[in-house]
Formats: sequence, C-alpha cells, structure tokens
Amino acid sequence: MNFSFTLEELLRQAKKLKGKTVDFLLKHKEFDSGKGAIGNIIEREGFGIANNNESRPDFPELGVELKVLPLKRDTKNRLTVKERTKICSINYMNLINEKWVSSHAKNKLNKILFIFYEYNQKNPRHSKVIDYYLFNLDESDEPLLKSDWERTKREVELGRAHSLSESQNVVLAASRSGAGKLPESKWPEQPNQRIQKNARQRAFSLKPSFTKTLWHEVHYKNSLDKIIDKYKYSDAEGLENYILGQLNKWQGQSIAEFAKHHNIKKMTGKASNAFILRSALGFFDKKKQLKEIMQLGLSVKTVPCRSSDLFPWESMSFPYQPLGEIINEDRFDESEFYTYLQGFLFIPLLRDKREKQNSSTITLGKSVIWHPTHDELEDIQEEWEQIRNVIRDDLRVWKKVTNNKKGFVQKNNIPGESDTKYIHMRPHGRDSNDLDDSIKVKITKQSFWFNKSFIQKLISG
DNA sequence: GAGTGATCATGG
DNA sequence: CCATGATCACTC
Repeated sequence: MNFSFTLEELLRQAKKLKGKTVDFLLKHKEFDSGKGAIGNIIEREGFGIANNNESRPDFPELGVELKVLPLKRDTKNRLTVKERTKICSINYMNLINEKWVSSHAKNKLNKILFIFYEYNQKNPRHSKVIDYYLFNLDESDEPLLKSDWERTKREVELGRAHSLSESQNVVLAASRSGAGKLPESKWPEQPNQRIQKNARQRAFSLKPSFTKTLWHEVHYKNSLDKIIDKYKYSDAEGLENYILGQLNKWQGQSIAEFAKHHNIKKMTGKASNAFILRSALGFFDKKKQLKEIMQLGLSVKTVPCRSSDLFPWESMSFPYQPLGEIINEDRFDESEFYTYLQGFLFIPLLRDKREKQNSSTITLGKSVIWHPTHDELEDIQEEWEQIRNVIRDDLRVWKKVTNNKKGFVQKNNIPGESDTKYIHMRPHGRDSNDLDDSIKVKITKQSFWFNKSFIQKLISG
C-alpha cells in the first residue's frame, strides 16, 4: 500500500479517519509492539507511510509532515496533550552550519498534518482518532520556534551540546532521544570539543505547551487572543519583557484607578489576575485566553502581599490532588505537581493589612515572571518526596479540641509551612466534611501550597 | 506576626 | 454542582 496524495485527497483521508479506532484500522492484523506503536499504525494503515527516519517530510511533493499526536483526559475530563511531539533528530555537526530558514527542523515544521487521537490506557486498541488539523507555520508561531532553535544552535556552536536541556527552551525543546543507557563513548560527537567530546543524542521536539495551545486552537475555534497582534516580538525574552513592561507601567497605581481606566467593574475575585493581565495588554474579550501565555506555560497569579517587604498575606494553593494518586507517583518529574511548575507570572498586589481592603488602597506591585531553575526544581523535589513519603508510609490524623463551632479541628502529620522552605501541604476542601476518598485514612481534601517566604523571595527579584 | 485548618465565593 | 482562588478565624 503506497498512496500518492494531492493535498485535497490527503485532507479527505484524514477526515475519513475521524472516529476510527486503532482496532478498526488494523482490521485483523497484529498490534505493533514498542514505543509509538499507535502512531506507527495510524501512519501506516491510515496513510500508507512506513516507519521511517527520513529527513524529508512524509509527503515530499506536498511538503507536508504527518504527526500523530496522543491526547489524554485531564483532571476535569477534558482532552489534553499527552506528551511532546518529536520533530527531527539533531545532528550537531550539521546544525552549526544551518540557517533557520533552510534548516532541517523548519523544513519539517512548515506544514504538519496533525492527527489527534485519544489514547486509551486500558486498551490501546480502542484508542480513537478524534480530529485532524493542517498546521501552517505562520508569524504567530515562528518567533518562539525560531528563537528556541537559535538558542540550541548557539549552545552547540560553543561546544556545549552535552549540557543542553529540555527546559532551556520554550516551545521547541532539544529533548533526549535514542537509546537511554548508551555509554558516553557511544554518544554522537559534537563540534568544538574543548569541554567535552561527545554529547547525548537529542531531537527537536514540540513541547506540550506548544501542542496544547495548538490543540486548544483546533478544538475551541477562535478562542485565543494573540499578543503578537499588538506587539511583534522576535523571541521569548522580548515577549516576556513586553508583558512585564505593559504590566509595570501601572506599578504604584491603585487597582481602583487601574479598573477605572480600563472600564472594569470588578477587580476582585478569582478572575482578577486574568482581568489585570488582559487589560494591561490591551485585550478586552473576557472569554479569550492569551495564546502566548499558554505557549509559555505561564500560570498567572495575583499575590496579595505586605507593602513594606512583599511578604505575601497568604500562601498560594495548587489544585487538589487525591492523596491516593500522590502515593503512587514515584518520579517527581512525572508527577502531576511537576506539571504545574512550568512558569509563573506573579502580579503583586500591595496592601498594609491582611484583611481585604478597599480597592483604592491596594496598589499594583512589580510583576515578575519566574521559570523554575534546575536547582530550584531539585530543592522542591526534595520536599515533594518528603511530603509524599509521610503520606505513603506514616499518615496519621487526629482531632484537636478548640473553641470553634464544632469544638475541634482535624490535625495531621503532613509537613506544613513551618517544616519546609518551598512547598507544604494543607487542607483545601469545601469545608471540614469534604473528605478525600482515595485513601483509607479519613482526611480532608489536601493540596500543595507555595510557602509565603518562598513567594516573597521570587517576587523580590 | 506567622502558621494552620476551615470556609467562603466564584466561575466553569 | 464542584473545584479552586481567596481569605477568614483561630492558635502558637
């Protein structure tokens, strides 16, 4: 089976696959084994493409690359991207002689036919094609992809291919690929071997933050506003500086003044972070999220804090996660909590008292964007493991007599804010009857929180 | 004043 | 309705 498609035929074929399961595509053939099995099946049975690692696009005459992208259900049962999408292996020797416009990577990124399927963990054969989308690299995606590619090229030129890491880049990562346990002597050589001769094999991959955004655009049409429509940035740094610049024009102004200027009625409540950001950037459609904020993976947080020293009045909560899940998480970098740590845009709101005040006495502080560094993640990992281990091995819950209405509160031995530097765990339910039923011990729903002193450090710069 | 469990209130 | 961002009410 080997088809030669026109673009129309190709898209018609993609459309035909919608709703089909892997089982259906395979007819009675045997299920492939190993990594990427479902991707291979869809490419082969759906489009007649044999598993290959050619550098040309899958449909050379159309310049179209085919990518099969797995989706999974998130905690709210919505479909979201499961993992990164590999684009092409990196040849360190060639990379330093390439230019972005004619590069191997861009050649593959120009036109991609994405086939989205829902991965069925219980029975992979029941995984089902959900949708397709022909991606054209345009001006709204190119700057971030290009500046990531350039950054990686620069590192390789400097003879630092061995210290590349996924987190250096924003949307197009140089991620590890190939056999995991090869000895260093079997790694490919890098140019400029002043520091080290060999470097681990890596591939350019689209990060989940990029494909998540793409999926969002495909699935919820016209749902995103684009910052690039207001300001033409050329790299992530320029973009982040622009965002901060627009926000920090208002530093020192009260949020009442800010609200009045932007004609916002309500500046309080849980949507205030989005209001402030969107308004400062000149967007007024409340329904739409910002494409670049999603691509950068930034969580936007307002931080009420003390005017004198930026000490937050409250810790910052993360979503509730059943303890029964946490105790089964072995690796921090594969944990749910880790996925929340991509990046943050903190918007400090300064006030003198802890109690909520009139909006004319609350002023905007200096906003900060923070991406956790490798070292910071290691520190956080230690505390995450400490907390997980207590829940896993030695969780205890008891009642303590008090003067409140009920006459007692529920206590537990999970590390709290005074036991840690970065994160702690604390109740986070509707009330004290809102119990976590994922675990035998009767305990109120809990969640991770950032410690106040840690947030203070981050927003103090 | 900081830390802690509980609870409110909003928005999806 | 329920998860969750915000913050309250109490203790140490």
